[in-house]
Amino acid sequence: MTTRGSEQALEKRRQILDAAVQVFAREGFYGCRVSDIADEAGVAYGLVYHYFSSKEEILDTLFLERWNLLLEAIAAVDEGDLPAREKLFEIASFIVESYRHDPELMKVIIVEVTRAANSFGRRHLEKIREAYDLIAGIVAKAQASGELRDDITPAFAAMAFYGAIEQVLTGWIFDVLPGAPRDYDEAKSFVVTTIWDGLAR
Amino acid sequence: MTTRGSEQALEKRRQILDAAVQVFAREGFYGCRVSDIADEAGVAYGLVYHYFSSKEEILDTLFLERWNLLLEAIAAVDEGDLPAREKLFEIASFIVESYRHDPELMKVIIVEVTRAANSFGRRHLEKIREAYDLIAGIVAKAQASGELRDDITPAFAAMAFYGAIEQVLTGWIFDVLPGAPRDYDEAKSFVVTTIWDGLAR
Amino acid sequence: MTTRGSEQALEKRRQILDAAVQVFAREGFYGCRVSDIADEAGVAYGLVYHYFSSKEEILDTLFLERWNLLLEAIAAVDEGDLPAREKLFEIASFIVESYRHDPELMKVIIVEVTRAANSFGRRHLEKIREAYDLIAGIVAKAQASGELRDDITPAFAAMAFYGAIEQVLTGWIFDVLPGAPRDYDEAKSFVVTTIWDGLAR
Amino acid sequence: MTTRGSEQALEKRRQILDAAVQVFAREGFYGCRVSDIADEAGVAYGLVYHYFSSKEEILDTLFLERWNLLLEAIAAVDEGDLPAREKLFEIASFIVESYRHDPELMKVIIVEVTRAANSFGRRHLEKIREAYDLIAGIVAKAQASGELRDDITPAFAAMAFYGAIEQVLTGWIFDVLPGAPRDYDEAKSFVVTTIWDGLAR
DNA sequence: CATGAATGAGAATTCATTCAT
DNA sequence: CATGAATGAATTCTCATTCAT
Repeated sequence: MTTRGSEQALEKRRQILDAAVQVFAREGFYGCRVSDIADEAGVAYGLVYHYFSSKEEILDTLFLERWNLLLEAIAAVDEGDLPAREKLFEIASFIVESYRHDPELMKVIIVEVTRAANSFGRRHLEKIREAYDLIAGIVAKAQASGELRDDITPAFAAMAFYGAIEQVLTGWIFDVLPGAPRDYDEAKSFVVTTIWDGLAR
Repeated sequence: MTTRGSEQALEKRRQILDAAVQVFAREGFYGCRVSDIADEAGVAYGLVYHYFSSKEEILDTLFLERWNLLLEAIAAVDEGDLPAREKLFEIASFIVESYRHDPELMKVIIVEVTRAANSFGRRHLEKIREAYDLIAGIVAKAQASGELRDDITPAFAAMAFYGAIEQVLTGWIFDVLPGAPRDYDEAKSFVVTTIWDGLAR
Repeated sequence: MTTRGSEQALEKRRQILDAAVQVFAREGFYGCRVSDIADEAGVAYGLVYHYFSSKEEILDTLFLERWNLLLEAIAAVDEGDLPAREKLFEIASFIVESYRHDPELMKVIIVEVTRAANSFGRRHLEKIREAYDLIAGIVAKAQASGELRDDITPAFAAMAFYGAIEQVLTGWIFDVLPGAPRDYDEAKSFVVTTIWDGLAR
Repeated sequence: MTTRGSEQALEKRRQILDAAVQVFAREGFYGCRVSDIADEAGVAYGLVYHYFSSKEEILDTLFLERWNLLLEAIAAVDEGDLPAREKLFEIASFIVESYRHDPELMKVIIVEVTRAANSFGRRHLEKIREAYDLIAGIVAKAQASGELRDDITPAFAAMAFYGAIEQVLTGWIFDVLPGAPRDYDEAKSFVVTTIWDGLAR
């Protein structure tokens, strides 16, 4: 019974989180009301406060859930034995697949957190930086092993790499880049090719 | 006398715009009040509404002023006779110098407009896209002339290029990348080198 | 329990409407603040907006509630079998009794709606006109049956009749006519006598 | 020179008053801004405050200018030797002609002053009442001379008479009564006939 | 006289959050 | 757990009025 109740409770919590993704994606964090989230979730809005202490905590939760997966994925890749180029491909792939799997969520994370220097971005800066650092670490090791040129600092290289991917996602979000499924796969190679091999003939 | 009055009036308008940059950069568009802008500018509250019809119009004005300069700069570069690699360098240079010259303004533009898919980004989408398109045009011509490989679409290449720069700026904004003056110059080459030549040895 | 809660909720709504009558009557629609209504009703400021979307909607509600009663009353009289003179008396009676029963409300309706050509009057024109038309219909039928002279158009006659009553109410509102209870009853006959029989000996 | 300047000054003052009539008629006293009046008059809005100490004073001026004419007209009629019926006709005629001559002004006077119990109506109550009293005086004398029945108090009769006319004007203002020129003339007789002779056959 | 920039008090409205049921 | 009525602080925007030029 307790388990059952608890399961149901978790379902509602999940419903609210999922609804929040839709609403944040559609109206933005500042452009929506808590009651919009409750409406979207089909629950009374007092219930939102039963599960979360504030509107902000909902976004924090969404961000952390997803970003921790990203960090785990990058860490796993990092610890593997692949050549550096393929490591970067795996990371690009994970991010693109995250978008393919739940574009609204990635939109929220990029728009409301990752680039929001004055609010959530500032709050989660350490978490965000962890991702940059892991990527920079991969670059540094590849430079040490001679796979990559070493006249570009790992930190810059990591920013260029991550920025290129995030911008492609932004292109999809804003609908200025075609976002058909095969473009998702193409995008992975494109980004890695561009950064790794360069555009020059 | 009329001229004098008019000049003074424009000065106040400029004061308000400049103050808004500081306040938006410090507190974010949604995190600040119109009275903060008036206080920062040292003018009465109502004067803000004498010159601008809303808080939003202030940000719109700031964005358009700067973004039009960017578009003009890119267009000028595009029309010049430089090799494509140097054209991209000039563009990267313009953006980095914009940041060096007025980091708060660029922070506001990137954080509040360029990536704000739900509010100002949506509103200024066409303007933003113009920049992407101009860059994509440069890439396309370089592909046609054989300077660049042509297995990556110009649109993707443009996004990767622009995204890499914007992310470097984001790194400076968040203080996760060192932002000493010499890094600004380094950054220009780093980005172009990375995208053009690639990271591979 | 649900019923109880719902009943109580409606009570509060009614409290707010009743308070609004007092406040509008005392200070005028434009002369009062929403907080005056909340204070008068003894509820929190925000609750007013829980039940009504704006200050205007409160007045709209008050007007429509009462005016619909008037329309029903006139229609009922119209459908009855009384002689036309008595029909007009019943209508005059209903309006005067409405004033006797709730002078503040009638004051608000006349001052803020019925004669407010630029705001609520314009908005509720169709509703207001329905009353005029019903009265004109009664006049037209009396003319057809020979009870009334037919050299005055029903529309004019209806306006004269309604205007005479409204002006008497205005006299009470402004305190330029005595408003003791027996005057209320006198007024009914006076108006009908004046319009029906004329002042001439 | 002084005279010339003074004449020009009066012209501007008149321009502002005339503009105010248009604007008050169109948007209502509370619905317009002082700058709307200045725009309509084609003057800078500081000038409005050169000639009038406040927005309210403009309406007061408009009302008093016109209402004093009405009082003079009624007084003149009252002092004349016409039979009472014709005196009332002259008064109705004056009011209707006032509307014919400047419907916007009469609209403003009725809507914003005569029925505005909480603002201008209250302020000008004595002036307004003077008109009622003059009319009541005419009725009283006609009752004393046997021209009119005396079972209706002069005050009530005056209200019915004035109310009937004002309501006809309201019908024109709201466009619920036909307002073609010949209707204006008809209206004068209709009102007097209705009140004097009654509607009954 | 004329202008319109400058002022700032005032009011409507919003909405996150609480809490009684 | 669930509901949604109730609260009230926070903020935007308006606009009458002043005043330097």
